This record gives sequence, C-alpha cells and structure tokens, in this order.
Amino acid sequence: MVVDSLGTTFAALSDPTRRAMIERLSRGPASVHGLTKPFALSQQMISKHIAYLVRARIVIKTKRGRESICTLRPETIKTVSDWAISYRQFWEESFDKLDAVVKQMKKVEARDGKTHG
Amino acid sequence: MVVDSLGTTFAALSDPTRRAMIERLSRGPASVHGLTKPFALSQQMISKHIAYLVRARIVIKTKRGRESICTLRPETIKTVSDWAISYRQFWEESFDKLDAVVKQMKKVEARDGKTHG
DNA sequence: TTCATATTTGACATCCATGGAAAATACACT
DNA sequence: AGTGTATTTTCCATGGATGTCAAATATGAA
Repeated sequence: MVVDSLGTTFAALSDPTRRAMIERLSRGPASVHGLTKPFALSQQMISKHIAYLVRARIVIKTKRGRESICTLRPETIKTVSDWAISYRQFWEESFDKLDAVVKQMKKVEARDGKTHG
Repeated sequence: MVVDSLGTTFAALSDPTRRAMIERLSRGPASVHGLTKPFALSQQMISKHIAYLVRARIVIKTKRGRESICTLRPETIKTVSDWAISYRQFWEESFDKLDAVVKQMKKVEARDGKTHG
C-alpha cells in the first residue's frame, strides 16, 4: 500500500473493538490497562489494537510512570467527517429525488385510485 | 467477522480505488466498463471492487442489457457522516482547549517577553 | 448461429490483520 | 537486588483481501 492516510484511518475504524475504544477515549484519556477491562480481550490484543490506532494517528500514547496513557486525537476523526460531508450534497439531492418520486407515486395513486384495485 | 455493518462500510472505504469509484459515482451512475477506464486496473479487479462495495451496501447494481449499471446509495455514506458527527462535540471541545492553551502561552509570552532571550 | 462486447467466476499466490500463548521489557516499591 | 504491575514483543496459525490469468456466462448485432 502506498501512503494512504485516509485509507489507514478507515481500516482502523473497520474493527468494532477499536471503534468502542474510540468511543471510550472520547470521554477522556485512559491507560492500556483501563482500556482492557471492558473488552474481554487479552491485554496484548488491546495493546496491538492501540498500536494500530496510533499508526492511523487516531490516538496518541504518552508514558506516565509504568503506564501508557492513550488520548484520542480530534483531527483524524474530523477528517472522516470532512470526507463524508463532502458527499452531503449528493445524498441530500438523492433524498430529494426520492421524495419527489414518492410524491409523484402518491399523486398517481390518488388520481387512479378508483380505477385500480 | 460477525455482522458489523458499519465495520464493513469502513473496510470498503479503506481502499483508495474504491473511494475514487465512490467519488465518480457521486456524479452519476456508470457501467463497470465506464468505471474501469480511469483506473488502470483490470476489469476483473474493478468488478471485484464493485462486488465489495455492493456487499457493503454502498453501491447497487442493476442490469441494463449486457451492462451492469452501478449507482451510489446515499444512506450508507450518510451513516459514516453520522458516526463521525457523533464525535463533533469531542473534537470541538478539544480544539477549544487547544485554543485556550495557545492564548495562555501568548499571554505568558507577552508578559515575560522582555525578560527572556 | 457466429462474432464481439460486457461482466463474472475460478484457481492460485501473496500479503496483512486478527488473536492466543509465552517470553521479554520497563517501571515502582521495599 | 527482588517482587509485583504495566506493557510490549515474538512466534505461530488462521482467515480474508488483493491482484493476475484464464475460462465461463450473458447479451447485442450481423
């Protein structure tokens, strides 16, 4: 893979455990140990998941004594939002068109209602 | 993998070719052949990428004669946006805190500016 | 039916992520 | 130094995604 920053971000987000970790970290930093408890996964796996999130620049890790404190970075999640929002016009137009189709169908239904059924 | 709809979506978005295909499809439907041209990839691979996008419910395929027409679904991209936006408060608070830190630093700088080199 | 076009499928190799087990490292405390 | 805690690293197996080649399928045109 070439350097595909957004791709790395999406790959990191594809795992439900990692998304849950992000959700947890959005409420404040936590140690690896603290992140292990709720997940019924071994600490090694949590550590590996964190490494994945760090590589994707979603999380930063800082040493505090013998603990590693994980902190969620706001910028990267925002790039995901920015990516999705760039299609906002597309989906709003699509929904508008769908609305128009539904309205047209109802209109036809009302007009032809008595001749069909 | 268990059924993880959002995870499947993110996995599909992790590939730059597929994101480019989405970008193309956001400007209107296209055949597999039409999607192949700009990508310097074999038609089989494009076909497989499309299958991946269909499986992730990002694209729908409809037969028209001997062509398969691919259309971008608006809902799925919107779920990505919704997911990211649910962290909006987090990142806005983070940016605010960063702003505050920067302002505090400037204040200290201005106060101590003449005593330091 | 035959030929060309559009698309899919199968076989196969390669790479990377996932996850467990156990060893290794790093640090705090006595 | 020795003990317990926190975290990482290594080895290994499994599964899934990527990509190519070749063959198969489906449709349109002559």
